Amino acid sequence: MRVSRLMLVTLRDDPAEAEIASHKLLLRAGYIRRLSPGIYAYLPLMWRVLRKVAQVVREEMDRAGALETLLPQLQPADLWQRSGRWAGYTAGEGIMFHLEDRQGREFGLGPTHEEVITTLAGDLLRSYRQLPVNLYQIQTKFRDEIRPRFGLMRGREFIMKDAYSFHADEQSLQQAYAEMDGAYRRIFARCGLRAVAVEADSGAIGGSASQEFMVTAEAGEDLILASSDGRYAANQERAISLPPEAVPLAAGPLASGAGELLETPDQASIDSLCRGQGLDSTQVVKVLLQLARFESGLQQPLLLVLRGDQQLNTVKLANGLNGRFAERHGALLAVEPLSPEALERQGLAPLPFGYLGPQLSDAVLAPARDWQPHFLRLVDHTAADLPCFVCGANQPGAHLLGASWSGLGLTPSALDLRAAQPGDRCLHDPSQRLEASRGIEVGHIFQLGRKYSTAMEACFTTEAGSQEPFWMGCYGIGVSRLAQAAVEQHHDAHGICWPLPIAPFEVLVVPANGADPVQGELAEQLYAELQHAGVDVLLDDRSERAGVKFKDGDLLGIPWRVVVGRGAAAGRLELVDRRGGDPQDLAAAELVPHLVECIGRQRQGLLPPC
RNA sequence: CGGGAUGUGGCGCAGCUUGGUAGCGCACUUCGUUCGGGACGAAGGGGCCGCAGGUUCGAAUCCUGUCAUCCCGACCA
Repeated sequence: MRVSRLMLVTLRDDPAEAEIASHKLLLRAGYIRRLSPGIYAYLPLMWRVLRKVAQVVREEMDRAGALETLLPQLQPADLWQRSGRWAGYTAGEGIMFHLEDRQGREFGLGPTHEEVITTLAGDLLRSYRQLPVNLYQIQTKFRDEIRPRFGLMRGREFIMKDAYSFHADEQSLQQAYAEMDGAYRRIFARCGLRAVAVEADSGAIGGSASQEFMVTAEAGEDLILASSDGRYAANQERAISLPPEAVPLAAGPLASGAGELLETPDQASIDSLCRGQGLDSTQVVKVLLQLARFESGLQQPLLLVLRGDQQLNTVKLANGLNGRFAERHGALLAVEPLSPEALERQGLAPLPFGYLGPQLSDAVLAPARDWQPHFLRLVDHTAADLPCFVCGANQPGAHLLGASWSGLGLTPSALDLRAAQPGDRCLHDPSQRLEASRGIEVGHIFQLGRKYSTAMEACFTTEAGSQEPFWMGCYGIGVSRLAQAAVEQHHDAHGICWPLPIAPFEVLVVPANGADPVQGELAEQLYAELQHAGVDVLLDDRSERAGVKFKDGDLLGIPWRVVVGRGAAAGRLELVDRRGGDPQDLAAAELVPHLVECIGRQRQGLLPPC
């Protein structure tokens, strides 16, 4: 390809819409253009990158025995109703774009394809003899994100590889899951990305085990907690750890654990309470009131209890709620703090926020119009394990000192609600501490189990002749996100430095002075030779000054640059590695064999040599 | 959804306080000089100043409304 024919438009200034380096560079170098928030056109250069990423993905999926397919993006609502996800994905914080056709039938634009694929599998896979099967596709997904950002990182329309496997038993599923884990590691290595696998929450998709693949980068939206011995790494949403030891309460239990009233005016926060009373935050129990709304219309007030130094992990909370209510009340639509205004709308008396204790009576909810008239009380282990503590007295300006669970007449059943923090001790080895880093989630693999096959009644006949739902796995890679993550991980002050396997072109040939016929002819000759040698080569044939072509070349990030300049008359040229290092001076005849050898090696990405 | 900011040619911005129907840099077109790290000179094209009302003799500028985009937040009372 010639630059003069490439529709290349580069920008000198950073567009105001971009915040992170990769987003700015993709816009400036003419790879993408925004049409609407979270919706981007992939310009010809970007499309070449995306096709290369897709090809690596395709080769590794095929190698693992998966079958490529292409499923509809427009999906009928009743499929999603059958799996129970329609309401959760369209109402509330739902992320599915949906629409009606002229007959009034409802459709969603596919954010994912479990429903479609499970239906097909149920139709086509009748016997255990046909299993296992792993189907994948590479296509555009649609998600109405609350807040699209960072270019292709969190778009509303994006390219994804999604795969779904079907098995006769759990062991076969686990085997496929392990194979996908291996395939994913090869994919990211082949794309030249440093990626780490971390334990993850299964989120809205559901299922049991799941693992995310994170490209490490400062701009990442996810917080990774990992031990330095490399034996534990998890998304913070999922991470577990040992909490710091609590400082024993010097006063001990008072009034048989009912606690003594402590005057604490203007000490409505844990911070001010501890400062004012000389307490440690591990000696205090804090209470959060929230409201959970479910698909069935159930509005359940929550009374959450954590130790004062701990933070609520909303993902763990949502999982706990789904576990208790999903069966009878459908999907969890939202969890939000109970506001004074909301209390008023329900006709309830104001509550002393900042002075609440776990002994708060259900009686305060009795007059509620729409809410359940009792709290669901959830207590984190850190709070439940305290033998005695300080808590709110449920009246303004007062706390209870020396309270205990039995003394308050409570018998909490504890669960894990706390967010693990950097610096926490690890469960597998308490001498290890969790360290934080940031990552961009580029892949996620799940063992779904039989959730969808049961819901969609997708069954096969077993060897014994009975009907059973499939065991399923699903495996995603954000293709367009991966491409941008590569830029985030591989750039410098001058522009992009693509890993060669996914670069739009492998070599850029630049005649320094286009007006010099000797340089022009040699450049053309090398361009033709490299093409014949099977190299993806771009020739900068524009009548620009050398400086302009070099600047644009750096911005575009093509791994190798061949400069045909003053030495052309003597048959010499320069070979420059975009990632840095001194230019090599070569004879024209040496170039093609030399480059073909280098590029051949680099096409393996970061894969270890066999 | 809450908070903040911004909407002026393709991109980045000034002008708005103190109303008098638009300007700078980059990009684009033509000519000349230049030619190994975003050249210089000359000439040129392109904007109903987000949109809708209002105030005024007159609005990019003041007022009201509305839309859009970006950033922060949407767990800790």
